[in-house]
Amino acid sequence: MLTLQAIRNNTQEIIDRLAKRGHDRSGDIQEVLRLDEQKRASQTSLEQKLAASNNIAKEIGDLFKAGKKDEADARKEESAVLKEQIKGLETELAELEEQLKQKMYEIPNAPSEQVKYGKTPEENETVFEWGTEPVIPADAKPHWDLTTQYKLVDFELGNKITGAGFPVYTGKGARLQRALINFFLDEALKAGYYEVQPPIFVNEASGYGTGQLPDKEGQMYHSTIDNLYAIPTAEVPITNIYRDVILREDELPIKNVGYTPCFRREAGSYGSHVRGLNRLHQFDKVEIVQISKPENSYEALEGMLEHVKGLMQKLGLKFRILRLCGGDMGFASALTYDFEAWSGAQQKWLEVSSTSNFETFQANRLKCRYKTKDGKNELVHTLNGSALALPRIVACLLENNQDENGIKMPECLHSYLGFDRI
RNA sequence: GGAGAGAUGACUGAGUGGCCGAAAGUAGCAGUUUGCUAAACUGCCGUAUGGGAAACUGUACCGAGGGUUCGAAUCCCUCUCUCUCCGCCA
Repeated sequence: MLTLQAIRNNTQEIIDRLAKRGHDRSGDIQEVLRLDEQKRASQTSLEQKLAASNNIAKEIGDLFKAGKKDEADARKEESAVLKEQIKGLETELAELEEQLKQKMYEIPNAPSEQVKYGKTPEENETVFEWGTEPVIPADAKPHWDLTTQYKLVDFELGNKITGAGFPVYTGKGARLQRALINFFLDEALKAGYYEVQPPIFVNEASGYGTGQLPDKEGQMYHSTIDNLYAIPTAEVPITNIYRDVILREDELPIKNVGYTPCFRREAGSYGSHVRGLNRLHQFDKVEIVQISKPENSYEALEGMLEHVKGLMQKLGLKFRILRLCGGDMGFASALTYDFEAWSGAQQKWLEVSSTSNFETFQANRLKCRYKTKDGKNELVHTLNGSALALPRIVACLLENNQDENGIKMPECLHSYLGFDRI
């Protein structure tokens, strides 16, 4: 969530930045300021009563020791009166704090300066393009036909075992999954990332920490018996490593990479655009996460973009990078770049990576700070990006590399696959 | 799953009703000194939040939440987690 400090000190700037998302949030911000002011007033009077009460308790203690029981008993009555008032003020303060917190949770991150106003994906800005239109046969097939033809993915079997959106990868299809995961992890290690393998279920506190809760409650699989959530992305467990942590300055930047399966309910989506591997309930992804000093976070974001670019280029996939407009950005993000790979047979762009800087939005919820040279605790900036998500990469690799003899596999995967064509 | 023990600051660990926001040690930071790859000594060294220009000061926090009491790290209740033993098991 946004920091109260920012809302208080840079009110108009925050309102202007939030407006880029396509909604006027000035009412919410004014409400926050009003609640904050009330809260502080309430807190001040409560603390004055508490201080008085503490003093009386001390004096009573002293009187007892001095053997002045009568005087002590008299002062107890004073204390009782204060106690009543304290109870009332405590309730009032707790209510105000709760209201303030709820309001704060509802407000999305303020987009950074580079983000343009916009409401729909059509208003996203293409900032980079690479690659050429793949040369494929006139009768080129979409990947859902190729996966059947070469027995790479069995959607029907997944339906039987679990349900729609939970495919079974088979034979060379399964091998391709493993090859991509290893390739992505190795590339990240080369780029200086540290590998972690986190849990794929997280508790409620972690869901709040990275902003999935309460915003996206319905999008996650929820094991109610244990109150655990299946992760929608490795961002959640990997970033939550740093929840309630005060880092030393020399530990930054932290660069972690992890592979996990990801689970998304995607409630309400259906139709042809979710066909095949285009949209799944369970999929594999390698995620990169960085924890950075505020002044370096945009540089870190650039580094992450370069890393993902390199992956796409090695895979030989035509792609473009979009800078998302305010309205298309996720709740917690300050700036997001999406990578889209070109699917030759479907003749459309498929999102394969989303790389974002959250500035202090997640850090504020996570309470992840670092100690500066002069001993002050400051919130860090958090960033993450897919590097990369598998299913649509597989879709594009299959579709774009098909020829009359099968499907060519890119050079970079040969050693991982143990074969060079399907 | 059963039985028992426990949860205190970055770490180890003392503290069973007021003298405790908390001993001591370690680590860290600053300095002094001796010299050699380290040691000794001195000082500083939790977090959040309110007020204040600041110095400073109020409040809360000893796993979480509630209760008893004039007063709780300390007593009571609930929950969570950890450890040990047993059971089960990849």
